[in-house]
Amino acid sequence: MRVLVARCEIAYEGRLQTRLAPGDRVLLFKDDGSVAVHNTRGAKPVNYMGGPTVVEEDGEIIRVRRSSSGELLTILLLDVHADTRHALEDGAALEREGRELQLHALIEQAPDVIEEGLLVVERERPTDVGPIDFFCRDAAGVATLVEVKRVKAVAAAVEQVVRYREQVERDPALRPVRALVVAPEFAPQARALAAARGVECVVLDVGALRRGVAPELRLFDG
Amino acid sequence: MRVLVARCEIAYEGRLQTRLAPGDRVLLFKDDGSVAVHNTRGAKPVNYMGGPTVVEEDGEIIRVRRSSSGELLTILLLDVHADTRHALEDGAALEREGRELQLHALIEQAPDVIEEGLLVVERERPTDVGPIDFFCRDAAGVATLVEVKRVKAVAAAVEQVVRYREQVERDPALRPVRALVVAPEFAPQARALAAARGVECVVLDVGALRRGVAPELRLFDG
DNA sequence: ATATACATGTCGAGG
DNA sequence: CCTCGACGTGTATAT
Repeated sequence: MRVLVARCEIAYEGRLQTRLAPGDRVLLFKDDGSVAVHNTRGAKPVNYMGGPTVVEEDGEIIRVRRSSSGELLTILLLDVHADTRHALEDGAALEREGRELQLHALIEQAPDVIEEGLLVVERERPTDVGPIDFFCRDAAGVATLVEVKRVKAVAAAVEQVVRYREQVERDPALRPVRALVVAPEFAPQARALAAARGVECVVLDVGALRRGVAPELRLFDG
Repeated sequence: MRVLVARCEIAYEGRLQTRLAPGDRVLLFKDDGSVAVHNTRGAKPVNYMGGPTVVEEDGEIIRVRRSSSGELLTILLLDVHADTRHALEDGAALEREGRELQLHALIEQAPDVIEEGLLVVERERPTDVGPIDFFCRDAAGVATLVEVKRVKAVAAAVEQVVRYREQVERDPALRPVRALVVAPEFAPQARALAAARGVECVVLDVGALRRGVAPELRLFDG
């Protein structure tokens, strides 16, 4: 990895075009061809390009090309403060826990937190328009589709479950079909659309869910 | 800005939890409190935290806390390869061209690229279910809703414009109402849904659009 | 401050 | 390879 600290000016042409007027930045050139340009603020690079790339240095100009997409990052070096290379070894991958998949597992263990008497029949049930998170039967035996959002549900989530319902309703044997969106929070537009479409919104407190399941199933403590 | 090159082990706790086993990384500590951790691959940081933060160094352990959200990034330094600080000055902001907003501006200048005789009546017209990109009249005077996507249109875009149409159709004076999605590309599901809903798909070549407008409106040449 | 939609989104799974 | 939905999404904009 090359770590270049320099005053520079940058242009990007690709999916859009950007320009960055002269300023001091830290530029990382990775062995896989990726490039990241960090300015003095923010956690994310201000300019970047994913590998593989061809890096071409021509005096004070560095051109980074990604031939597959025709993107070009042009860096004009005005003043180099530091320029070092490091042989880095890192075989580790980032491990994530607490994602939607795990939330699904928790719900499957305790569907009652959504609604009393709810029974999970199938998980990730495939339809022509994509998979349904949960295909259930409610206490009265009515087919009930459940779409789960880990964060705030927006209108798109409601539309998603409506599409699923339309698909499922094509089978007369399954009708009527209820549709639920389960999320910790709902955007007002999501609520409005849900009301118009006959979709039910269920606010799910994840903390309550965690406490509701058996301790040995808890992946994290609260 | 502090640039630390080190073998380290990292844990993040916040909206979820992540762990990163030991490996060599480049860590950037910015003056605004932001932290970015780059591993050997990819353009984006593998771990990060936006400012403001409190950074606390305790021997070989660095803790980065964001009190507002209760997030914590813990870095265990195993071997420091380099540790430098740089006084950087950068007053520049990234200038972007080619965002959806600018695409709208271009369309407003030359609505004919969508359809001959189309007239833009209103832009960003608000409805209960969100704003319509363009409210138009076609050559025959029929109310025409236009939803623009800068990249490939998916089913959600079609559903969006269908919602708008439902809203607009509540006013009998405006009926009938056409609905268009304009994008450089359409996902098959988007086309299928559009056909089912009576929504028209218009493929828009951005290059043709640029050439269609007056040269002085072009910010970059092609 | 809240809500909404855009993003060079990026990323990974599944057909 | 393409299509799709999640993401520690982040970020800007309008209300």
